[in-house]
Amino acid sequence: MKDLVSRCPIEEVMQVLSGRWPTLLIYYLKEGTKRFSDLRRDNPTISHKMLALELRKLEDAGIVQRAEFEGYPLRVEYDLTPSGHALVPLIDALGEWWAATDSARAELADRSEMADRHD
Amino acid sequence: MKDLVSRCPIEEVMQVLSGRWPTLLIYYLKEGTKRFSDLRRDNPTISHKMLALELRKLEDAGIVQRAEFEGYPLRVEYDLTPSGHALVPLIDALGEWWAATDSARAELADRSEMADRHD
DNA sequence: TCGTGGTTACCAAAAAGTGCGTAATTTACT
DNA sequence: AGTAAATTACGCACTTTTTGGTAACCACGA
Repeated sequence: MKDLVSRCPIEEVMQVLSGRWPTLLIYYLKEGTKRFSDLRRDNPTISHKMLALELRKLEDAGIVQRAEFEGYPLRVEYDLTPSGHALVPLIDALGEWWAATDSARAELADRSEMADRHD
Repeated sequence: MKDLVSRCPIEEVMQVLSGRWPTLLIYYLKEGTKRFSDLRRDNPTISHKMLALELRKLEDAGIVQRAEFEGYPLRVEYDLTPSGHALVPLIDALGEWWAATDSARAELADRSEMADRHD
């Protein structure tokens, strides 16, 4: 982790959760133990490199646990930590908030469409 | 808004809230009506371009309201919408979660320091 | 030779910073 | 009186920085 030093805890969480992947990965991991290749199958559009990077980030943030097993080919399993599990409902709440405010956004869009029209 | 078309509401919220500024701006706007220059003073490190861009994004997302007043120099006021206000406690919860999991991260850091040490 | 979980180097694309221009009115200076 | 400068909230073009993708390499065993 680089410099996760900011005064505000919110800045710090957002530093971890920002981007396409963190919440998605948390979502797939919520289903249970996953391996690297499982997660790639779950989300085919993430690159090999990004998956490794994002998993590290989540691990450093204490959201994901990594378990390495001896043997070849090497087997590695990923799981949410207890903190990670506690985070899930909070992310859910954001999703629900977004869904609930859908109608408000629809109105906004309608208004701007009307404003755009000049025939 | 470009293509905020994804199957999952969580992906969509994160698209709006990702990055340094959205949550910060929401935080300052929570204090009440702010003007462009107020927000720049609140957060001196944001560039005027980014501030304008981010405010638009939040406006399109229905989180922020923009009110333009005639006259020169032009005056513009920004406020949270009702949806925006509803979002605040959810963001707070993330911050609290992060603060609460601080000790867990501290332990992780300790362990990795021990692992790094090879004297 | 393939599969596993990475890391690294290289490159293209996207994000973000800088500085200039703009509007009409007030204030400040000469 | 006449002129210059400042004010506010941006938009635009240009440059720099940061991200993210691709592909190659590694280890070993079946």
